Amino acid sequence: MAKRSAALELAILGVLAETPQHGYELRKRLISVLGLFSTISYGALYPALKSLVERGLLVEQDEVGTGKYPKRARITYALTEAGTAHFNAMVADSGPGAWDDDTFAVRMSLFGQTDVSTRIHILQGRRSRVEDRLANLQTNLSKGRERLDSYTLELQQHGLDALEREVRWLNELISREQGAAGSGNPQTSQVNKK
Amino acid sequence: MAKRSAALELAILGVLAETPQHGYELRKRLISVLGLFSTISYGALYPALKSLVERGLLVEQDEVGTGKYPKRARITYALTEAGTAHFNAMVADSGPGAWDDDTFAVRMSLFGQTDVSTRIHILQGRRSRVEDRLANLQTNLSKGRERLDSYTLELQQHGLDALEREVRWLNELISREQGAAGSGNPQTSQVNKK
DNA sequence: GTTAGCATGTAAGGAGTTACATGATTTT
DNA sequence: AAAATCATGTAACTCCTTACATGCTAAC
Repeated sequence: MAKRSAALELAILGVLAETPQHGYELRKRLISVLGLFSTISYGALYPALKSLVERGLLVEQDEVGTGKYPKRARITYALTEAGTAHFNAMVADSGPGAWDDDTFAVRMSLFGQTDVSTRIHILQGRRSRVEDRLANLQTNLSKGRERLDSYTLELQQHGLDALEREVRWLNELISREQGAAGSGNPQTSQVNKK
Repeated sequence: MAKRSAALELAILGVLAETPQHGYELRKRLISVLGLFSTISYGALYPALKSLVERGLLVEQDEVGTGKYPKRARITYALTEAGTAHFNAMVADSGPGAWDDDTFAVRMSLFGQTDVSTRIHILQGRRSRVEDRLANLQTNLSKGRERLDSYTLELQQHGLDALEREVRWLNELISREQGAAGSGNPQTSQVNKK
């Protein structure tokens, strides 16, 4: 029922699915591996972990006596079975918010834990979303061509270019995946490859 | 003391500085002219307007008997003197958050109400911000080249390309402004123009 | 020893979204 | 008449950010 929360939870589960970790390190990985959340405050991370534990998706493992640092107050988090199931469900999900910038980025950076058909599904879903935005912007732009001042125009044109480039990028990725798999259904895109 | 609030308030003041309007229409203009806020809910807009009125930056003018629709419950908002002053201060501001995506976009779309030096200032500030992000990403990427899987790499590379393009775009805009004005200080950029 | 980084958490406060609530006006 | 859209607002809820509070460990 949240917005970024969905992306954040997915990211947490995804990283922990690879390696159980404690909060402090988890945060660093989220920042570097996913690179997306420029800053994830502890005020967001710990409550999120807590919530995941309460829902039975994670378990806390107090790290006692790990060699050199016997009494360090570390809490290692690991996925439960339910957590793994939930993670898989979230990755494959197509619900609202599934193609948002953040959520898509998280899902793509977790592609390593996914199969080809899921990857293609996500890439195509994202492409639809971007194409929608593109269409909106174009409509908007052609409608108000004259009424908008040059700076607004310039700004929106730049946004438009970025979207077109993303579609082309997604097309390439999709082709690559389809090449790796058997043959999928042919692509339908509104943007030409140059 | 807010984040988006800063961008939203700036946008509201900027649009009202051109033409006083009532909430409903204001929202539509914010969406189409600025194009940035895909959705601005009334639950965000009206409280924001209320706050601006309370702070003496806007005045409400009950629209009575405007020809055909005598009793329509419209409230037209217009800037006060203090509001105009505040708007000008915000546009020229360099405080934290001044170069964020949203805030920058709002400021640029309001360039029509600005003088050349302010425009250059804003464009350069934005460029610095983008270059910082670029540097971070590059560091991050060279550090973890091997540890990151190919998808994460691909994703970050795409983000990097987008940032580089934005810097080039900003360089062009800055040159254009400097050409229009007298001669400004020469540019220093980390990204070559290819 | 003292600074810097590791490590976990809470509390206050702000901002925004969704859903709800109401009513006028215009179009079909 | 019914449906769409204009028009304004509120309440509950969720989430995040900032700042604070605590202590251990490593390095200089």
